[in-house]
Amino acid sequence: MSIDSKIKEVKKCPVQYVLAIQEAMNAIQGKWKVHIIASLLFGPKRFSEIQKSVGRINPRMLSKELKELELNGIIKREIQNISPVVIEYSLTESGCKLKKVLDAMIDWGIEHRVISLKKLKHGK
Amino acid sequence: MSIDSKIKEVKKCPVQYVLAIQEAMNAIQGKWKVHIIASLLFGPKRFSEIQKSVGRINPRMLSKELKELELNGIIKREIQNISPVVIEYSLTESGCKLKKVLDAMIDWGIEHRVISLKKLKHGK
DNA sequence: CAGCATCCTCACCGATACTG
DNA sequence: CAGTATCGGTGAGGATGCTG
Repeated sequence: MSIDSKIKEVKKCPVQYVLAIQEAMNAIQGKWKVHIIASLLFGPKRFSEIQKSVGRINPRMLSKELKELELNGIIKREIQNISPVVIEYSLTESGCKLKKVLDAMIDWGIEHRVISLKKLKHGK
Repeated sequence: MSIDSKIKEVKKCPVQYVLAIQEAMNAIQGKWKVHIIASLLFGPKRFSEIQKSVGRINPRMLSKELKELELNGIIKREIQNISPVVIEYSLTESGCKLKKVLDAMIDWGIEHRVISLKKLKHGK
């Protein structure tokens, strides 16, 4: 079965529907996952670079989140065999495709804020 | 400024980017929010109907999640003045628009699963 | 029917210090 | 640089029983 028809099928069944969503939720939930993914959308980075760009995350958390993202197939960890050794993190194919999800969330987030403000003004 | 240009602007700035995403994350995070929203996408429902359709959620949790969703402007709670009194929950305008986000997550979720399985087969 | 009150537990997360 | 080890707080969420 093609992916497209599979998608259509899932959208009809409430149970499958929620399961597929949770697959995506898993990928981005946790306090830092979105920050890390967003950071890597701007290009591959090393551990300390991510740490800087994310801000105020401690190494234990960063290490943990990176491991989970890697296990989930969102990012990949590569050891460059140049000297000195450099370890670089980057998004996988799946990881890159998450951008569509994040973009949909941004569109909604901004629209939602606008709608909420409008209702406040009108005293609703 | 129009919403569209506001969206374009936000997507350029990493900080704004993540903030807008978290606006959306807030709306759907929690163990039951997606279930509840998905349930209400099929039409307005009463407390006990939601409870049945979601399955195994206890009333305390359902009550709490519904309150949060209402406060966030995702659902509305309406008391029908017929006798006996009926209390009905339904999605707001913003709530309905969340469907786009959920659909994007489903698309990604299914594709991601397919990609992962392929890699397993090829022994990567 | 549509919730609220209470108690409890465990996973999430932070701070700090240490290592190859 | 790229992490690991240890300790400790807090809050999300479960179980159960009660109420207008």
